[in-house]
Amino acid sequence: MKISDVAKRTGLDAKTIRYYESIDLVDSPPRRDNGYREYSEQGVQQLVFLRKARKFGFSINECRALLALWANPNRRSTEVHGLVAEKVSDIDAHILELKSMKKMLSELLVQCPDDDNPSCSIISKLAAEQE
Amino acid sequence: MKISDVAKRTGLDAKTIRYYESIDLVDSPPRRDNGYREYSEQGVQQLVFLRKARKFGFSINECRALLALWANPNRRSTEVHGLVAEKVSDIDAHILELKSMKKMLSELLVQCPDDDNPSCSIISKLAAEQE
DNA sequence: TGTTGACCTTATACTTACTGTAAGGTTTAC
DNA sequence: GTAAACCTTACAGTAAGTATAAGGTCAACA
Repeated sequence: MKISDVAKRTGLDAKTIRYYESIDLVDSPPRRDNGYREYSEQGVQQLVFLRKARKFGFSINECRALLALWANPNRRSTEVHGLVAEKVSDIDAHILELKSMKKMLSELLVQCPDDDNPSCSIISKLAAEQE
Repeated sequence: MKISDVAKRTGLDAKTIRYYESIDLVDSPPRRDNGYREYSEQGVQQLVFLRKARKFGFSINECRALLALWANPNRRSTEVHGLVAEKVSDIDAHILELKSMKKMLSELLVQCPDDDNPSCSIISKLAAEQE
């Protein structure tokens, strides 16, 4: 299987696949005589796994840990559970931060006349030093 | 005013301030005889503005636009309003994405035994190709 | 006077997770 | 036969800083 086929199957860009290989996130596939990468089912599965883990919001390093757990028959499910629970709490914190930003900006929006005049409370608020 | 004082007043790191200068986001302050940067009140105000805008979630380039509007006495408040409204909708989209990730991960969490056995539905789900 | 420590300066490299570009070799389709 | 669509590598760029190195300056204290 050539890299473009793997890209289609996994939803990853071919460049991303080469990148994952370059940082040793996945095993280097063997090469054909012409130098092209030849992917095994197993290589594809690693990339499928990665695609999903990335979509779930795990960083490359977290993916590295997840891949290691996946490959380890002696893993303890609690380790996986722990990683995921931590990610959920990271996401929660991130959501809270975004909500706070949104709230502040929305408050500014209703105060801005939204017309052709230069007077704008948003700009004033950004320029204000206090608070 | 020296850079460390400006850092204290604005809440920005001195390195960040130099960085903003290096990308021409703020005016280069004049130098003392010894080469140290000497900040005017006006220079400090630009940085106060930036600190706030960054905290509100605006990117460096968006900050560039906001600074230009701030400096422009002929600005129309609707332009500012537009920028902010767009940012709010960006934040909304981001929140939705994070909520979706959180939901998926939370569903996985309740299915994972969280014990010492290797069996883990989270890993299985990540490895599954379909869906 | 000497020296220690806390500043200041620049330049360069590192971070994250890719993406873009250049320059070239190979395969496929017409 | 040749043009398009692949494949390869290597290098540069992105966002927004942060870290490090190597060195100059300044204020306080013995």
